Amino acid sequence: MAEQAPDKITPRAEDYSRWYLDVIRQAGLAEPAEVVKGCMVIKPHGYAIWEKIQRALDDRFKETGHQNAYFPLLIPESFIKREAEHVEGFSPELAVVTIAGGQKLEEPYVIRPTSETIIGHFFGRWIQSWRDLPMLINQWANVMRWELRTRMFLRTGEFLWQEGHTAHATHAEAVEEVKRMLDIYAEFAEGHMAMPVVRGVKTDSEKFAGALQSFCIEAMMQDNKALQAGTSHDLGQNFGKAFDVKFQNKAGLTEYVWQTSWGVSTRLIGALIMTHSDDNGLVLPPKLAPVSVAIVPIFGKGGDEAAVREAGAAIEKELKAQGLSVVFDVRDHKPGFKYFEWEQKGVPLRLEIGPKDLEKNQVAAKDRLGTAKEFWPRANLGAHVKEHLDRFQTQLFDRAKERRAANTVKIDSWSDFKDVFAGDNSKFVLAHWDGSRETEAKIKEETKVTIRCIPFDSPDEPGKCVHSGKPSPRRVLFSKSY
RNA sequence: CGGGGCGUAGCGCAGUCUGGUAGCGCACACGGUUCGGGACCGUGGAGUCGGAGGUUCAAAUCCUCUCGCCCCGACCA
Repeated sequence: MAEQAPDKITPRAEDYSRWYLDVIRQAGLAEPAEVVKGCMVIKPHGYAIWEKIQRALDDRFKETGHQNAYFPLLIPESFIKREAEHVEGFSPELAVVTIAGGQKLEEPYVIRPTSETIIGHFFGRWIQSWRDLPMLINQWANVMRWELRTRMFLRTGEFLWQEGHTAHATHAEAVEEVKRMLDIYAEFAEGHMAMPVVRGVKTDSEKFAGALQSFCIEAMMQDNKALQAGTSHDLGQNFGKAFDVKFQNKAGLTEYVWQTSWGVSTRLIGALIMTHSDDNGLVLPPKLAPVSVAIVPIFGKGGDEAAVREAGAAIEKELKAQGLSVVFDVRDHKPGFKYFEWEQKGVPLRLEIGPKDLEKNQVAAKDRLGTAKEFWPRANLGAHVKEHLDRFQTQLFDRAKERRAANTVKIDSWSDFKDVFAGDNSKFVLAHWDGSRETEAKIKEETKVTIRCIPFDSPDEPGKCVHSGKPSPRRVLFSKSY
């Protein structure tokens, strides 16, 4: 293990995993719970990011007609077993409650790993007629999946998420919903997180346990590995049949409903870290930064401290009037200390106000990507800052998109394929696949590479499978993944 | 769950081999001087050495068990 100075961040090039953990620690996002296996404590700065994510997504869910509700944490074990693929997919990760109130339970409860089953049960009670459809429900909740190997934010025993659950009269309408919500996720990822994503459909072996098909957004992390950032499932009538969710159509005939589910989790915070942050710590897009501007006062000797305080407070007020979240950092520390701290926390923009600035009627400014300080006139500062942050948001997105483009390649031979993924290397590889589960499994076994998705924008292009040489109608997206 | 590494003050670590009254740096508190990229001096507080059991006159150190973290592997809707 490398020697590490206290409170410093391991450079990415030296040890990417360690860097990731260092960033989380130094930014105060979270820490391992230690006393609870595989779980973490989300600290205020990390939770504040989650709240921003929640707010933005929740607004979009409401705009598209969904309502929030809440279902029990505990699910009768028999519910999970009712859908064959579902139980097979989830049973290895279940935590089960067998004793409660000092009594052994007649039927154990599982702690929800996801809520399709219990919501299916209630949908069955709530839905009778086509007039009850579509049923558009979302739940913000915690779930538990007993994972063998955990990583903060990316995979923990317990995590926070939202799960949308909807029921529709027709398959076409359900599919439309699945796509609509995937688009919302994609727009959120790109517009708010400044993280470009590939939209696509999962292969059969990668889809949700119990779904007809799963759509996803896949993002590229800085080590060129893929991260599934959101999924949206077409559940068909599988859960409708398992939980007897039926309705009478307009013709008076009884049919099973067509259901969907879709979710994103606190994993998005991990995605945010691994998309933008650098060796100096967290980098956050302004739209999700709990603090978007930090104002650092300089109280030099010979300077008028009261005047600096007054000017800083005035700037704080002006920026807040622009709807920005601002901190005027008057703590008793040296300015340099504050610079480092706000950088590690990912604050997009830092302003400095000192005696020299008062004289010149200006502020010093440095954004989280910038290398040199700039000096901005004090007049119209609010509007200028806002404009700068908008540009910063765009810059982050462009930068991430360029990085992805530079690391996305088309590959047509198996030896090239293996070269790209040699060692711990990864890229986004667009290559032909013969469509068989067997070939997919062999590729994974030989290289640890999986098919992340069949991108929606993958054009028809007949070719030969990169592994088997059999015919393929189009390229699919391969990558190592988290 | 398999292989490896590691748990000693808030953080990072030394001390463990060879048992003998628990240390260092940073952080923290107070006072003063400071303040445009991690301030300095002085004083001070803080640890049941991850936990349980055992060996011993004596255990951070030796033995057994156990919990957790990190890395690799397996697994991952």
